[in-house]
Amino acid sequence: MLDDRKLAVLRAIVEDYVSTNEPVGSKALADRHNLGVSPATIRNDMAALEDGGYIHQPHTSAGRVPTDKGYRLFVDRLSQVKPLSGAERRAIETFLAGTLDLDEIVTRTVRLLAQLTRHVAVVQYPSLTRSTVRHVEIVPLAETRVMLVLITNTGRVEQRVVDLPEVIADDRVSHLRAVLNAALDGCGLAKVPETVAALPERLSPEDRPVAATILSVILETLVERHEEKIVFAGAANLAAADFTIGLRDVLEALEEQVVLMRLLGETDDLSELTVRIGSENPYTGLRGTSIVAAGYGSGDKELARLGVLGPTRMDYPVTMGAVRAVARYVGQILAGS
Amino acid sequence: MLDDRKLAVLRAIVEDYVSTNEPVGSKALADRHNLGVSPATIRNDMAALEDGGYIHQPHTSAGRVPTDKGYRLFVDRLSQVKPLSGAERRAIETFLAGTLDLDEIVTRTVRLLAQLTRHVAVVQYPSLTRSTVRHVEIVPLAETRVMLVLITNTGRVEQRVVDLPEVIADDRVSHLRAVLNAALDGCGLAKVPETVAALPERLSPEDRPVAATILSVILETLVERHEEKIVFAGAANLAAADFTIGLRDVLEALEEQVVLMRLLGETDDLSELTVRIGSENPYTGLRGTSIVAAGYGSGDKELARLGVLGPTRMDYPVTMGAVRAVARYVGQILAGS
DNA sequence: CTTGGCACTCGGGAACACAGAGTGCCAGGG
DNA sequence: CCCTGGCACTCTGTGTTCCCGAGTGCCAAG
Repeated sequence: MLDDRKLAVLRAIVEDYVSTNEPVGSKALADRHNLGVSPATIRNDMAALEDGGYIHQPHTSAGRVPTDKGYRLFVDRLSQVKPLSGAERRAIETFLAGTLDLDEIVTRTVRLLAQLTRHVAVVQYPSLTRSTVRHVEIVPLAETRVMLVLITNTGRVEQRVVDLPEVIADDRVSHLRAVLNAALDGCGLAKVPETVAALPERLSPEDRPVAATILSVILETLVERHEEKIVFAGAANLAAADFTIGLRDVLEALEEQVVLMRLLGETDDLSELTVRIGSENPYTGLRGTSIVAAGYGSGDKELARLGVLGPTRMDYPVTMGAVRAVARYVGQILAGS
Repeated sequence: MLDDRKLAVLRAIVEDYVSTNEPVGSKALADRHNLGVSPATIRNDMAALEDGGYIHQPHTSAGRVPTDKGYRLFVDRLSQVKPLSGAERRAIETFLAGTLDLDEIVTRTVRLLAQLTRHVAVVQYPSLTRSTVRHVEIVPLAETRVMLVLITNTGRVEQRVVDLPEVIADDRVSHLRAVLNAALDGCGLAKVPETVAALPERLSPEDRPVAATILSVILETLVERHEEKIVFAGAANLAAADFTIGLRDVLEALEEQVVLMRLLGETDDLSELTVRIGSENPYTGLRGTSIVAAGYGSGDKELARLGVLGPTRMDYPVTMGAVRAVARYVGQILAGS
């Protein structure tokens, strides 16, 4: 049903529409692309593409605009991820160069990605799943209150204030700290739950209530809260795109952590590029936007995801190239630190 | 030159314009406010106000709109900060209730403020100036690299990765940690520089190069970097206001830490409400927006600032009330933890 | 000093016409 | 069988004109 030429026409429509932001007609296509056929022929092909639901005309006598389905076909079969230019690669390297802590890496990454793609960038903090515990610190703040600081080998620092069920003396805090560090130092996060479960036995009975409180917070912090944090940047790019409609919805979605999480989404094929186009994505306020996301990680396994959000009529090959490249570089940085 | 009635007219114009968002004419004023005079009289007053530069008419035959100068007069002399309703107070309390670490307090505060005012909220992290050092932790990451974690009594945790000039053994790290904690524990941040300066004498010569590196990072982190962090929320509220023009500029400004800093601004009279109206504010992209800011702190001294940014035609009394209330509550929370 | 009256101005919406882009269809040609 | 040129048709967007109404400034009278 869709022969090669029809596909070429679709590709041309997408490319022209992305660059001009105006419905594209048969004559313009014949002029700008070397399709080797006349406008009339192109019109026939366009009619077929419209029957298939790949393109759509806003009004009877206007050019055609790709539909979400059309973009999907384009992304899946008609385009190739475009590698970054040398200048862009160098920009990434210098931008992320230097010794950085995790916060800084994430902050810089999200800005870099926004700047590179001219869309809104979204970066999820690396999951702790593959990390190991580097250090546990307990700092007394008041009689029944301590601050718990957890440091992982990826440089992430988690802090929590903990209210204790009873007064605890400083030397008992020290003891607890020593026991915790002995047990958890170097422990993979995946193994934390079982390690923690075995701990109370090694403590004196009087320490157990306090220890139980602290341990439950450790578990909660490391295992449950570990994927919540997400940042974004480049909201100004939304205003630049002629996004008059729905801009409010988009901004609202961006401020909802939960929505952001679902946007980046979980994929089966890890570390591969995911593209969600318009209505494909799970949040109603975000029709009209597409998400290009990728997993990144320091080793073979994906730690977290990052991506960008922009209008459906974005330049997919370029955007995908930028997202993939940034994901890889960040992975390298994380692996190296 | 401006008698009481003229001021009343100006007040009425501001109030009407803020609520309707349309230029307000003499007849509407006479109808909606009990000024006790006829439209013709009001017209005369309006002419005087326009001569004074307090109001302005978009075109010859439209109503009047307050100028920045008019808003300024309104804020300074014609309005009173409006206290929050009971429901709003309760909302603040429940929103900020519970034991929270600093990150959480700031995050919740900025969201609360955005929700309460329906503007963009901006919160600066508490300055460390008045804090004391609670704990210093040094964690080896690699042969010539350690992570430095600084914990203050306000619950703030600062982390930095430090590259060392030479390899350092674990026991020397432990020793350094002990010395640092002995010297700095409980030390007010203001005194950190002199304390740090005296330290090298108490170390063996071989430790000094490494110690010097670490100490310089401590200084930099605590003293220089301590006020950089700022967060904002509620950008979606910008889209709601009919901000078609300049929205991009505003969003860009919001993502510039430096601009945000200057927006909140330093005031002479601490902890008092600051209002910057339209062209009064230091950033060109933000004409058309006003900033209402206040200092907040846990004691008598201001730790940092927070505020909101919205269109010049915002409801100043209500907004000022909300900002002041939130600033006070956050101060209480910080004092209590 | 205030008030009612009055002529004047100007922006914005409705009605209208028109040019241009783009289409679908059809008959002829390779 | 597919491609092509021609042609009539259908729209949208734009520019023009026109008119209404809100609002003003000024003036003379109370």
